[in-house]
Amino acid sequence: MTARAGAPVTIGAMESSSTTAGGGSRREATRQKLYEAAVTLIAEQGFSATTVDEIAERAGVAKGTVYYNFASKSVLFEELLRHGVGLLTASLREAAEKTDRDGGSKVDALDAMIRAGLVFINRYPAFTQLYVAELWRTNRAWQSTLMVVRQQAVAVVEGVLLDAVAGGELSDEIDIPLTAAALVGMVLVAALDWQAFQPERSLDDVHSALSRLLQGRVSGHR
Amino acid sequence: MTARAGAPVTIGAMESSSTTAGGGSRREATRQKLYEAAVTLIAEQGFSATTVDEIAERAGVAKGTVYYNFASKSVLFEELLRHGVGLLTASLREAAEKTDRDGGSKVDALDAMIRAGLVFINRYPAFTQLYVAELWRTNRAWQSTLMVVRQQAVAVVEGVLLDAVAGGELSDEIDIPLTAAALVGMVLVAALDWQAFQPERSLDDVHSALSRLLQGRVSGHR
DNA sequence: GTTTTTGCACTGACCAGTCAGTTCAAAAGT
DNA sequence: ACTTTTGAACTGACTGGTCAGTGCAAAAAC
Repeated sequence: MTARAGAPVTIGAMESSSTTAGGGSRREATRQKLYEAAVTLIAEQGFSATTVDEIAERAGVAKGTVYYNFASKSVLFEELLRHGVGLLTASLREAAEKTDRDGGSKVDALDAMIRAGLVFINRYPAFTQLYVAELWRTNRAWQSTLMVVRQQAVAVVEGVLLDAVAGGELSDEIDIPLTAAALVGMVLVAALDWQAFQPERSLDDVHSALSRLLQGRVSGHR
Repeated sequence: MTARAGAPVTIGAMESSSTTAGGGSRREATRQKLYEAAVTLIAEQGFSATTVDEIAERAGVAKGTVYYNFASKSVLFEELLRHGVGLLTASLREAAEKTDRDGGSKVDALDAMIRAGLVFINRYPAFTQLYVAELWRTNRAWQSTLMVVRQQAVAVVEGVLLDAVAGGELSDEIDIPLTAAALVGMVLVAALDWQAFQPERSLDDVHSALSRLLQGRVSGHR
């Protein structure tokens, strides 16, 4: 039922250094299973509605093990958030850098980042869901964690926009923070809608619809 | 600051026929207070983390009153959702129609809808927050309510896009459902970010940043 | 022999929903 | 006029259940 990500790297993975290294590898594997169980359950039901017993059961471990590995339910969740956003920013940054290396323009880099965003959301839909659901909540324990982590992600987009303006590729009249937020939102919402309401569409379809918007080919002035 | 439409209509209000009218007016006033209390609490904490006692206390009524007026906590929430999205779609539709009446183009209508969306979010930030947080959750009791209600809102945008394509104003290569979702997402996320992270900006700032994206003045082909 | 996991019983707080009883304003009765 | 009755609206203490987190001895893994 759940989307099986073929890759060994999942939402909670650090690197899981294949073999070797005497380091506590068993523990890491357990944490891994817990992350995976938690991410889907919380995405479906929300944080409060998800019980620790459920998480343990889905992960196939005893409840005590959860508390052996994490100080509390919310600490488990916070670490999940931190790691997930880490993966996303890395992926965005890499897309931008690759475009640079290949001699693409900054707008090309933005386009590549849109694609990277879609790929990420496609691979970790549950994580994305949960991130969006929590991002604008006030009054929660992990608010500060989220702010930090959000800023990291948005900063990558802002950086490319800044370069593009500096290089004369984009008008210097654009409002960088707002435009960055709008772009991120465009990708986020389009992708979640894609997953939820028209999963039969291909990633390329979604990507080209968004590209068109970015490049002003929807209602661009002739 | 907030765009005062003059009307006493709030998130849960039907019409609350000022005075007179023999109709059960007290009851409506109570429901109203409950809606208002619930919307902020749930936006801040999420549905499951918000207790019925809290809602009752904030509304200044006894817990029993909540159950006298609503069958259950989730029914209260569902009615809240239905009403809020009703207000939003009405506001979008009106913006589009007014533009038509004033002889504006379809792209002008989209622009007007963006503004209407921003005004709505600015007036009911808590509702918007809560809507976004719940929209893509699966497995919840009110899933079906949400789907219906979402489709109503998106359909308004799709309708205008369709007209614009039919009238040759937009390329017929655009993917209407995806573009509509992307536009909605753009507004939603930009507005929530504005509220949460740079509330000092004016609505006009946000609007013009989004307009620029819509009209291809960010990276439009010369 | 040390680290990690298990299994399970237990606690204390919290919470959705219930229900017997209260309030009060308007309708009915006198 | 005035009293009485009615019933919708509201109250808040109570119940039955749930859940985060604990404690610990024994097993498994390394």
